[in-house]
Amino acid sequence: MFELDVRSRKPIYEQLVERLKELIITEVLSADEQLPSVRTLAQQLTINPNTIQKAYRELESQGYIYSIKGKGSFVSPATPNLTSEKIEKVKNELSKLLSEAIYLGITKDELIKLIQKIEAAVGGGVEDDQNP
Amino acid sequence: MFELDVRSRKPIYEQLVERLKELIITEVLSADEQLPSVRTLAQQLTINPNTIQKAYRELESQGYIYSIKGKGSFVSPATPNLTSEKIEKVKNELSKLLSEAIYLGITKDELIKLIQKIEAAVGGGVEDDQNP
DNA sequence: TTAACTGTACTATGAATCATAGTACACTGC
DNA sequence: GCAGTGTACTATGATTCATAGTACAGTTAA
Repeated sequence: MFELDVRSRKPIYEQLVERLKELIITEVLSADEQLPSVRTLAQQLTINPNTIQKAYRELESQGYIYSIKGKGSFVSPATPNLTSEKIEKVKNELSKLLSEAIYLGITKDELIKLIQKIEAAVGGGVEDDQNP
Repeated sequence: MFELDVRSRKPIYEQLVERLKELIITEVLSADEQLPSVRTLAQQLTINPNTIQKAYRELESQGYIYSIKGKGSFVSPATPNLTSEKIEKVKNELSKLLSEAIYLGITKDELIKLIQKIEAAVGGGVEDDQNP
C-alpha cells in the first residue's frame, strides 16, 4: 500500500503525505476511516514513529485528516477548509506544470483527456451516485 | 526579474531553476539568447556563484539551456531531448495535482479554461501561425 | 600575447533539515 | 489498571544547502 524510497532526495514524511493524500482523494480511504496508528504504521514500514507523526501532523494541518488523542487518526469527511488560499496555491503550481507540459509537446487535447480521465476516477469529490 | 526567497524551505537553486524555466517556456528569454554569467548573476542576486552554477547545471541536464566554456550559457533553441521519460514524469505529477485540484472543488470547466489560457500564452512551443 | 571575461571543478565550513532513538505525558476504552 | 492511542520533548548522526576560496580551461578583444 505504501511504497517508500528511503534513498530518494524526497523526505520520507513527504512521500507519506503524498501517498496518503492520493488514497484519500481517490476514496480508497473513506471518510472517518481510521488510519493505522503512528506506532503500528512505523513498525509496518520499518521507519521511525516520529516520521509518521510528522506526516500525520502535516496532513492534519492541511485538513485531510483529524486526530484525537487516545483514539486515533481519521480521514476528514469533507473538503479541506483552507480553500481559498490553498486553491490559489494549487492553481499556481498547476499553471507552471501545464506550461511545462505544453512546452514538452503535450497537446491541449491530451491534457483535456487527462482531466476527464481523472475526473471520472475521482468523481469530483461530491457526487450523488446517480450515475453508477 | 528574479524574486528569490532565501528563507523559503525551497532551496535557492531550485527557485532559480523554476524561474528560468518559466522565462524560457514563456519565451521571455528567446532561443540562443545569452544568460547572465554565473558570476554576474550571483553578484546581482547577492548569492554565491556556486549556487548559480548548480541551477545552470540542472537546467542544462534538463535540456533547457546549453553552456559553452569560455563563452557563456544560452537558451536551448528546441524542445528538450529527454522527451519520453520526462513527459511521463510530468504527466505523473500533473495527474496528482489535477486530482488534488478537483478534490479541492476546482471544476473540470475551470481546468479546461486554465489550459486554454496557458496554451494561448505559451503558444504550444511549435506553431504554424495559421490560426492567429 | 595579455587581460578580462566565460564555464567548470574542486575543497572546506557552518547552518539547517531529516531520520533516528529514547523518554515522557495525557487521553480513551476495556 | 492496562494497553492502546496521540503528542511533545531532547539528543545524535547523516545529509543537504549555501557559502568562501582556489584553481584551471576556453573565448574574446585589445
